[in-house]
Amino acid sequence: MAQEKQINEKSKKKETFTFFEDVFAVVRQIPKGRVTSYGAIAAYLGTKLSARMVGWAMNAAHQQTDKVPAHRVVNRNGMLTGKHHFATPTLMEELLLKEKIKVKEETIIDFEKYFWDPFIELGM
DNA sequence: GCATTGACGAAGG
DNA sequence: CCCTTCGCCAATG
Repeated sequence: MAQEKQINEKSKKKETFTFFEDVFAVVRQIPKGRVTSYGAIAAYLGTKLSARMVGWAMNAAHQQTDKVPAHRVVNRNGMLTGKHHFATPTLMEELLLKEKIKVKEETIIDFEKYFWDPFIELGM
């Protein structure tokens, strides 16, 4: 048959770009004074096993014109592992402090209290 | 084209 | 309780 125009040839290609956009969209919805984790975002996007990609997306967020509050995204331990990627190593800490979030030893105090769960907040 | 890395996370020793 | 290993997937060398 001439129907051998298989669509599964290479139909998946720009999915990564969508993934990045998705991450940005979620992060931008984080309200002030709240934080979330890479894993939470990844889980919300359905790729909880790929939390690393969320971090990678954040890296690309720097070149985004829109401001992405990456300082509100930390690892599941509440640790500011990404502070070294900001303009200055203290920027992330100060931004959080401005939102009344206390940081000690590169870790957010009462992380669970400030935790912003996309599953709950975004209506899921 | 293969090996290494990376802003994570869970599991195992 | 601390450290190591593995999985995940994409980018980079």
